[in-house]
Amino acid sequence: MGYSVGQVAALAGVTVRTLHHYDEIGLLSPGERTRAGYRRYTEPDLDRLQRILFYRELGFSLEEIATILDEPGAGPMTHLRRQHELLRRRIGRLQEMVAAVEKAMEAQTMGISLTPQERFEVFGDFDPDEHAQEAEERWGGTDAFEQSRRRTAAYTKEDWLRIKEEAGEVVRDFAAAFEAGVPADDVQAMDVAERHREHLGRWFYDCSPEMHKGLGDMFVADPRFAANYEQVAEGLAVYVRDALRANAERRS
Amino acid sequence: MGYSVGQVAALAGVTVRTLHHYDEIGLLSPGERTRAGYRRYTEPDLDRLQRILFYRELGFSLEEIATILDEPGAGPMTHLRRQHELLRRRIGRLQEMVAAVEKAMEAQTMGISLTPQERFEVFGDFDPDEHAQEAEERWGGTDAFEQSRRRTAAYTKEDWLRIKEEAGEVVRDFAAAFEAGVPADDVQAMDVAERHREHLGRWFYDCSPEMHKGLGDMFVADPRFAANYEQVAEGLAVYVRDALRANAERRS
DNA sequence: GTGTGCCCTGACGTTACGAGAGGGTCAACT
DNA sequence: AGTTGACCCTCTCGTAACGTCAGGGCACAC
Repeated sequence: MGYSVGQVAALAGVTVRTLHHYDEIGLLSPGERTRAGYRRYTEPDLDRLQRILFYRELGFSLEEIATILDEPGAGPMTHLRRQHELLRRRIGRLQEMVAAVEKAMEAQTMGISLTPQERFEVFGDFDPDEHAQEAEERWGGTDAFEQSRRRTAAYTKEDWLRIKEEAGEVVRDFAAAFEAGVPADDVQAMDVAERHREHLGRWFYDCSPEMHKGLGDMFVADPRFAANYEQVAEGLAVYVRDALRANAERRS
Repeated sequence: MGYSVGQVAALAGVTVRTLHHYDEIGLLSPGERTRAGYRRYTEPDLDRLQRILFYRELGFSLEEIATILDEPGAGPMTHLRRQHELLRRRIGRLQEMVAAVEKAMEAQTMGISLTPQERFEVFGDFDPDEHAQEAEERWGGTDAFEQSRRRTAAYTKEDWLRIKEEAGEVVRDFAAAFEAGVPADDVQAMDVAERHREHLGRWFYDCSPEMHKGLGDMFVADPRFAANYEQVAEGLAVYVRDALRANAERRS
């Protein structure tokens, strides 16, 4: 019936203090306690611990790990796929470093000295990632942006595909309602708006109705976002904005 | 003439604060300062910083990095070779993790659940390393042992070969002196003893003359060490001990 | 001569634990 | 029944490697 802290610690190769810590911060609280207050870890707890250690070894902070693990709708397979992808990336990174070292060794034996830039090439280039940069300019350093950055850091290619698909669905539904002549403040349009808000919450950051409304305004004001909708149907950007506004009002 | 903190920070992809910190703890102090007190980093400083970042990314503590970098008689090539080896090891480790994830994925799709041991197999096995374990029993947790453990952690196979060769030379010289009938307290024997002490200091830990004397006593008292010398020549263990003693007295 | 940007030195905050202190719990041995 | 030893608990303090201001110089442009 469950494992004690000591047993789990030995099993997982961590200290008891670490488990206490994870309990303290709510990252991993044992499923049960004995009447004497002893921690009892269950099988699912071990599962979670294994994932924690995995992401930890890849350099994620405990806070990041918490958001990753508590991500809604992520089954075991999601994590395994993500882990696989992260490992592949990390290995790629190390192989770059190997190449850099080999280059340096050659330079050394040839008596050439590298320029400062060459020396640090292999560092610093932690993917500025188009998407992240765009976002930074836009919401620069806000709380939502921070949250988004942290969560998306762990997304794999497959995650992004799913996200794109989900987002595409929302746009299609907006377009369908728009072309069917459904008013933007109709419950049908507002429901799509709400789904959009949930989509953001699920994948990027918690989006309050007010924030969502502001986002809608930006969809119209910023040509880069507007184009996204306008290319589907002329006038769709304004329609979406109005739907988001109506939905925000409904939900407040 | 030199780089400012800001320039170096941008170049290496670290913050200014990090450079200040490295200066504070003496890990990387800029070669010069302007009359106004501004830090000026020279080319060798950049070199050192690059190495620091390298070992840091591989998970070494700054203290460990300091000892690695200030290791006597380690040229650029030594570091490059070491880095190459460390990277290869780390990649191997990650590949093990990939294999573990793939195994888990298979188990998942087959509906099998792994045992707790299986789940944590990939962790915990951070090489108990025969050598280190022996040492731990012997000097359990002493300062010297800690120092030794930290330094040897970064040694590559090639380092170990060099160490063995050096150690072998010392033993051969002891044996030669012993068989030539040179007294253990002769300056010739004491010089070999001193070389042995330096060898320890270079590769493992700072060994005071007193510690060295204690070590000599152990060479005789402990059959496992004694055998090391006795198999070369009968009576050599005692001879070595006496030489270490004589040398310790000479040097204090 | 007065911004504007970069630099300085403290000093305090944070994360992820390590290392005890002081004290219960529990199965075993006597 | 008592005691011993191996666990467990909570609480507090310490540490490493910085992040994050605060308060104040320096240097060059306009």
